[in-house]
Amino acid sequence: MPELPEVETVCRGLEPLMVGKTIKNIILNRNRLRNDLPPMFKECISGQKVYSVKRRGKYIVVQLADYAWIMHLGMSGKISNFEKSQYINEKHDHVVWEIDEMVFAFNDPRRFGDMTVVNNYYDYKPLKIMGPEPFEVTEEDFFERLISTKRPLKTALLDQVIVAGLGNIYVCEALWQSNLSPFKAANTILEKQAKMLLINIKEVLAKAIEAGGSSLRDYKKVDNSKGSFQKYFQVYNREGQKCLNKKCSSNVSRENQGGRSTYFCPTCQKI
DNA sequence: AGACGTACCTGACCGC
DNA sequence: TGCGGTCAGGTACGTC
Repeated sequence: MPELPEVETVCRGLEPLMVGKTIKNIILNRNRLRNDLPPMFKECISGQKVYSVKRRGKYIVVQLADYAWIMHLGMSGKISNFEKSQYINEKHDHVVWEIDEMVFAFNDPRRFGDMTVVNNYYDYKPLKIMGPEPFEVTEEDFFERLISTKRPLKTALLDQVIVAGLGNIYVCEALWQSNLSPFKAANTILEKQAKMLLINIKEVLAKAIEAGGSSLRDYKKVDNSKGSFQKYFQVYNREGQKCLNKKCSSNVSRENQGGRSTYFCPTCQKI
């Protein structure tokens, strides 16, 4: 799922429901997702007051009084909120917690998600090595980061160490918007192209956040409603359909890149 | 350094 | 209806 806009939407949904409250109870229906949960996971979280719910890249960081509770939604994760009387345990509800009369369920069919608890969130390796947020990185830094690698632009942008939060959908969208080939070596990008690319990345992410993210299969918001940005895809999932650039008569192509589908217009996005 | 394959999982969909 | 193949918003390995 869940790229930056979806994770941001989840955090915004959780924040008003969790901040300032105390986690009453946490139930583990299994003791591992992608990785094992740490041994004292349950004890660390239950009874803790929530200070903040924030996003970093595609991670959700719940700051508790004594610990940081870190979650990743993987490919198919979602978090849903219920009134206690309405909650029915569903298949793949792996971790469930209660606050007042509310129940929150972390549901993840594929179990590519992750959850852990640490003393300090900034000591958690994936966050420690993560690149800057797209909304915070400067044009100069973004350009420097891109020209530091010979990998294709698509691969470089998916690398969370180069820049945080981008995934397959929004990279395809931003590259199309920028008339840049996903196969172009990142170190050959011009400064003005990098500048435009960053502007387009921020624009596509901002619009997606405004739409509550993209709901394809599993992803839903905390209130169980769907995001709507999938209606505005320009290239993603549009193989064989007309390129939406009005001056272009080509169709959208799909090619495999690093084991993932890359959607692009072969005419508008030449190397 | 980086390309590439593999692994972790379930479920939806398609063609036969 | 069933079966096998393919694909899916991600990340972390190992090997060459």
